[in-house]
Amino acid sequence: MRWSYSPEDGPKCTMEPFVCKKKDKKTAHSPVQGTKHKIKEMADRRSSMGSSSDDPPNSRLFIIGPKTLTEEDFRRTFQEFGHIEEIWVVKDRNTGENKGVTYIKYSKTSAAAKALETMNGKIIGGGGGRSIKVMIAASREQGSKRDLNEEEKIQRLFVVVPKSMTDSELYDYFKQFGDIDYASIIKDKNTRESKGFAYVKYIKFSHAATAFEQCDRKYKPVFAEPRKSNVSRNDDRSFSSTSFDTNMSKNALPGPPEQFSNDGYNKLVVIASPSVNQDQLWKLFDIIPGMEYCQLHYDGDRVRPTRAIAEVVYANPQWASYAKEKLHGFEYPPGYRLIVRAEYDNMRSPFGSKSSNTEKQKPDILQIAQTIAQASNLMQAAGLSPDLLQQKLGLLPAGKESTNYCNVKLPDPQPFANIDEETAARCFIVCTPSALPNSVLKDIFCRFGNLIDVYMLNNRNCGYAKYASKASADDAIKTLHGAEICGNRIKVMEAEERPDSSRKRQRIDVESPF
DNA sequence: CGACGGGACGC
DNA sequence: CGACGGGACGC
Repeated sequence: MRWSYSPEDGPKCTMEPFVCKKKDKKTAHSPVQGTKHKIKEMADRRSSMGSSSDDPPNSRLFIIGPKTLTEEDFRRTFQEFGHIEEIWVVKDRNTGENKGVTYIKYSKTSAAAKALETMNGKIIGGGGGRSIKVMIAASREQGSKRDLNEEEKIQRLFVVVPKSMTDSELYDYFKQFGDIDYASIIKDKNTRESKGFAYVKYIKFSHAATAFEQCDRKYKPVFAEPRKSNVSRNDDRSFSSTSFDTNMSKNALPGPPEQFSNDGYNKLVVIASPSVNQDQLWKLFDIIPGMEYCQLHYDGDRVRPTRAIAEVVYANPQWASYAKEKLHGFEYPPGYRLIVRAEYDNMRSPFGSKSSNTEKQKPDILQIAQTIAQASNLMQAAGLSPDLLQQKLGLLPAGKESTNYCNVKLPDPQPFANIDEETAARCFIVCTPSALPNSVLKDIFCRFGNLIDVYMLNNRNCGYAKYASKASADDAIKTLHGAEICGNRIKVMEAEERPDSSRKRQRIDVESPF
């Protein structure tokens, strides 16, 4: 079963008028100016494929019905759902006999959707009392063969989302268009970071169609291709504690390790619920870059261990410190907080010899047994809801802000801007020697409030942070410019305006003074 | 000095 | 049961 966000709070619809950029389909008209009357051209809009093409997608219906039905029968009953480009009642080429098959091409997908949902199975005048069957027409290339999971094709959208967007934010935005089955952001299997794409599946085709047409164009919606495997047998195969991903892309790591400083540590000791296994802990700590090693053993009885203890080693002290800050106290599994402390390989704790074993309460057996029982269910949820984790990673309690992965004092984490707010200001970011992962960028740049999105350009050490408030962007620049984060120096400046194609060609004076 | 992203779902 | 024609760029 795929994880999907389920809502817990009431509806908060913020319907914003969005800037409607024109679709850049291949049917684009040449920008001829001077046409005063472009009234009826919309009705005539035809690409070279004619109106039988599937543009926009899923806007053509395929109808099976009584052979007695005429084009007018269909027009009468189908025109109320939206503008019809063409009705074609298929007739035998030779005999001229009605074959009982009709295509209706709408201008809009949503019209086809409403027509389908309303008219499928209905009896219409002239049909002699027998009902019609209404489907979405397959493409001409595809012919008459139909997919097994056809509904996925018309209920599910594939969208581009900001890297900072979470599943719940995605859900909250897209629920304004209708009832959502699930809203799910695609994430890197190892790092759990958003890949910047998502699936949104609706209960009804018409709701998917509305979202497809009316959502902010920045989401670049398309109807998703159905998944390849039609048989989705969902065994919950238990995690194997020995199956590690050996192909983890360490090349995505930010930069070479800093010079190891003697008063740092790069090893952590983690105490966790005995229901945690090594694979799970590995994946959790591998969210923070630079993890090199994670070895877990159990304390106490082999059959009924009292706790799990792990050593986790990072490539450099900065990441180890970051991991400690972010994961100490984190509930994993829910109901059981991780204890993460530094292990000084070479003696010398900056805090002195603070053997604080006393305050780390050893939970009693009974408590643990209960925890295990609950955790077995919750664990999977925790493992499958990385966004929750990501949120927590960015939003740990303000009390623990020693932030020794960062050399400047940072404000507390702030909530992100609403996803549909306009960008008011952008920062240009340069990281040297190398880029920071997105989870860190989010954590750092959200602290000035009103952050819309932050990302690095592909395979480069520079990127942008978008804010919904100029003041927030200015604050970020003031605080972060020149700071060192996890061993990387960052520069944060006001971004220059993007070379915008919509802008009128700038006339640059190239005239030579000579 | 560096400058404008990104497209497919664990099996 | 039930899957693909006809038209072909102006007042």
